[in-house]
Amino acid sequence: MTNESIKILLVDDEPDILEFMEYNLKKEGYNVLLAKNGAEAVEIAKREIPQLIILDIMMPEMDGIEACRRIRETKELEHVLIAFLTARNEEYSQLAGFDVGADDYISKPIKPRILTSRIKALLRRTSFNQETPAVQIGNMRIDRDSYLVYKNDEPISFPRKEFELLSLLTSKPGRVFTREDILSRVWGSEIVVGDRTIDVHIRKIREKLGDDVIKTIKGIGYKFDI
Amino acid sequence: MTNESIKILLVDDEPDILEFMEYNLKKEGYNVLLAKNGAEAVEIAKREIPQLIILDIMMPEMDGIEACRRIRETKELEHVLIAFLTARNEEYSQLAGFDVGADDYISKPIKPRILTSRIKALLRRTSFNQETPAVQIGNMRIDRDSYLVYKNDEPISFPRKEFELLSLLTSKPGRVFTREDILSRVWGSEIVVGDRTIDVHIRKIREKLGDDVIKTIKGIGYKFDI
DNA sequence: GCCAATATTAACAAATTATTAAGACGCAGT
DNA sequence: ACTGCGTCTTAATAATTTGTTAATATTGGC
Repeated sequence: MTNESIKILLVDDEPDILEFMEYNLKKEGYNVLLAKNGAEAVEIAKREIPQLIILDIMMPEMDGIEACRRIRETKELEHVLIAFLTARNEEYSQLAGFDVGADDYISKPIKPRILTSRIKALLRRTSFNQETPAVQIGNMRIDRDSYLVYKNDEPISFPRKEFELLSLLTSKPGRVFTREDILSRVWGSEIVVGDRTIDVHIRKIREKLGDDVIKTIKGIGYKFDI
Repeated sequence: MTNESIKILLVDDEPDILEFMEYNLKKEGYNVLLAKNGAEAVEIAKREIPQLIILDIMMPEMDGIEACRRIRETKELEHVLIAFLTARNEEYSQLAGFDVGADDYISKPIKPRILTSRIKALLRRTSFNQETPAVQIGNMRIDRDSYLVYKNDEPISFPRKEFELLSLLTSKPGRVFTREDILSRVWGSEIVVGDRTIDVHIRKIREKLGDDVIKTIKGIGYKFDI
């Protein structure tokens, strides 16, 4: 079988990783395209319509999640396979990834054989119908598919960061997430924003859901609690 | 500070790089160990069992790959996190590094913020998902995940220092902690506060939980006892 | 009863978070 | 490319909580 006609778009800000994956996929005969950030990825994807896009989650400019959203918004790319690259054990990334319509995730460190077999399995797959179940907590429901939160069946829309922050906090109700947890999971380990940014997002969520859903543990962080 | 107990072993033959990383990690409160080649690294690692080892790939004597292999062969170090330092164009080093069991790589040039946030992300992988089980003592339960203490199922919130102090005392019920123990473990060895500060915190805890949970051993310290 | 150690209280200082508004940025539609 | 819109971030300031100290009272062992 020949893979020549199968286009795979690789997206990562680390040239080393890009090169490494490119090498291994070309060896398998795939038609490999490269992008070094989310914006470029979206652009190339629209032009080339690849079968599969492998996206690093953590990237400057536009991260993988956002890029994925943009890609999914494009009609021609609605059913393109998208796999995320994540660091080992970063379950939240996986979660967020699936939220925006990822089909699979591949965890770093990447090993050649695993990479190729994973890709083959993905390409073999015909239907993609894994709906992320909506999460129900108290009188609110968080629907990861539509990026909507319902409070008493009333839909409230959240911008991306707010949604991801709320999503993180509600992933383990009652548990305190430190500012560091929040920063690295919502913003990524390499993107550095000030601490006040978190406060502001918390405030916006509180404005929409009420002051009492998110509790402040001074000196530690925040937690979602019903 | 909580990072004090986290040992990080830095391995590089370039004294400048070593010093640079040491400076940045010490600033974060980590317990930093240094080695200038692979052989030394293996030796120190076996003795100190650090949580994380950052290895330069290119080194005289014994290179990073070989050192990594030796480290992984040691049972006690099997699950230690290992990150490689790579230069931009060492594209194959990744492959080799991951094959011998590396967890991540950090590419040069090293930027302080990226270094530290990367390290935090790495360390979180091992520590995040293991939930600290709540401790039950008598009619009270101490839940580190939610920063709450329950007395007869009734939640009582504690500010950080009080919580940490109570947490320390309850870590070994019945055992007496000297004022020195308390100071160094709750306040850290560098920050110096007066002895009365401890008394005040003890008092605040007693106000919330009742006078009898913490006993004073005059001239020695305090103990938690039901 | 004496004395050093601890308790207690309230006032002060430091640290952390809340709030608000303004600017930056990207995107969509024109 | 221009404009308008929504989102994200920051800066500045206010509000609040937490931590520390100092001063005074009390305790418990000798």
